[in-house]
Amino acid sequence: MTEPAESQDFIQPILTGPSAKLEASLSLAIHEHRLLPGTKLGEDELSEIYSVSRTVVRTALQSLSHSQLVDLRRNRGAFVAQPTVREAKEVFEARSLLEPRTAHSAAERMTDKSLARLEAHIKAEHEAIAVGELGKALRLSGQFHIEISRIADQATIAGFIERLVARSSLIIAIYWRRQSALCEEHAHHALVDAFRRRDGTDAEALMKSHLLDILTALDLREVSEPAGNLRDVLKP
Amino acid sequence: MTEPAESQDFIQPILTGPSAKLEASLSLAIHEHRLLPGTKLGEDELSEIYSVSRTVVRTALQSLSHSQLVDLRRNRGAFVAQPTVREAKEVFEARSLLEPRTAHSAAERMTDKSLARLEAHIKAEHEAIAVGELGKALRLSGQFHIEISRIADQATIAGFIERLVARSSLIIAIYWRRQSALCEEHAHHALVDAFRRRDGTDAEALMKSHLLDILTALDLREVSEPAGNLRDVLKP
DNA sequence: GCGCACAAAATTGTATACAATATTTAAATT
DNA sequence: AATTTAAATATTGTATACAATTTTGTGCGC
Repeated sequence: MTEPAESQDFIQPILTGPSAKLEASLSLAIHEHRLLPGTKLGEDELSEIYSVSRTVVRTALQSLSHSQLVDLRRNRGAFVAQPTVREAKEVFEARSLLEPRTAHSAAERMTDKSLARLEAHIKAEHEAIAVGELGKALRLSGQFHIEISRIADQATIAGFIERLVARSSLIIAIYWRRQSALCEEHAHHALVDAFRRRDGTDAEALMKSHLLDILTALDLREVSEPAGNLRDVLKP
Repeated sequence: MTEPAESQDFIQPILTGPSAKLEASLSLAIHEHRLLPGTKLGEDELSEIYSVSRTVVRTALQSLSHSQLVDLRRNRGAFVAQPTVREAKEVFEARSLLEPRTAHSAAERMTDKSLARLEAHIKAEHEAIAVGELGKALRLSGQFHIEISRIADQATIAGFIERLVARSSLIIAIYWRRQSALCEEHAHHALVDAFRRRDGTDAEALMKSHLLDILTALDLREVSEPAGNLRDVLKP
């Protein structure tokens, strides 16, 4: 199973070299929920696991911190971030503001090539689910959204959406309460149909309801404990 | 002349210690146009100027790179960023999308304390202009916008606005063509009046036209050369 | 058994040394 | 004199050593 080709990054990569590789590896693990919110990321430990010096680790962690995937706490170390309920609500509010209009733009700018890329995304997502790779499916699901923002070709807003999708991954790790896969299967198909028709108004409405659907699957009652903390409490 | 107190940062500071100080110092110099787009920021040079080790410089530069104030180019060094015309347009489009509605929210949430803070901002801005500190006035002008986003109390969007304002500072350094101060004096006053009345609709409309006013003062014809590059061309 | 003080160990923050790469200067060639 | 090549120098990337801070472990008194 190959993953769909991705269009060019709008957020210009800041790191290059080994620290960029480490950052990507950790980012992937976070997005696939292999590294859970609250997890401590010790410098020496990562240095040993990845056979790089602490310098490279520190650079990668700083970058992940800027992406808000990791919290750096001075003199205490780095931890996979744990968004609050308040922040979860804010993130989805911002997504609701940015993504529907971005979907509208994407529909207007859609090419056959971009459409094929989106379809490949959905295909890969379903395949991941079929073989039980739920983390991967989750990540691909988020990337589908990012791909749409790239098609819309407004780099500044696409950069924000990438950031929001990344943060959403953490939010979902903590607050997701539905048993089924992240994005309802039908929703991405319907979006691709609208894109095929170059129907911006339909795409916009579908994206809006899709995001609302995701939001309703999150348990954002103020009493909810982040899953990461709950694990800590219960461990022997 | 004291600067107005600022409300709490929504973008959680990632750096602490000497690297944070260096970052702040460089950021201030960039925002006040003392450091112009395209300027090379050599590690050893900064290390010497600020009496810190290269480690600290590198950390600060990486952080500035994440804030998009600085371009890090592998094996070549760090340079104050130079946004393109295309990016300038995107940034102002994003601001037009986010800031009017943020002004609306701010008006609804306005307190006397926040109002006083905004008024102090305007006062400080005028004082800076009066003594010829145009760079400082420019920075304060941008901070006025950031302060409004903070009052609106949506941290995720406020974080984006901070980023957009920072980027705008570079755009203005390159593309500004008006002789007068950045933000027309009347515009900030009118906004504060609307906030005093807690008139969200008015605030929203005023912010929208204010941003349009800024945009029209930028020379974003494709043939425009960034000012930084022009300097390089003309130097002996 | 619990709490406190202290020491030891672990971890993070920073400086410095070394390696890799780019830029500038000097020498050789045309 | 102009161009090419080689050498020297400067700068950036990374590893490692040292300093500072935090965490863990141990011993002692109550």
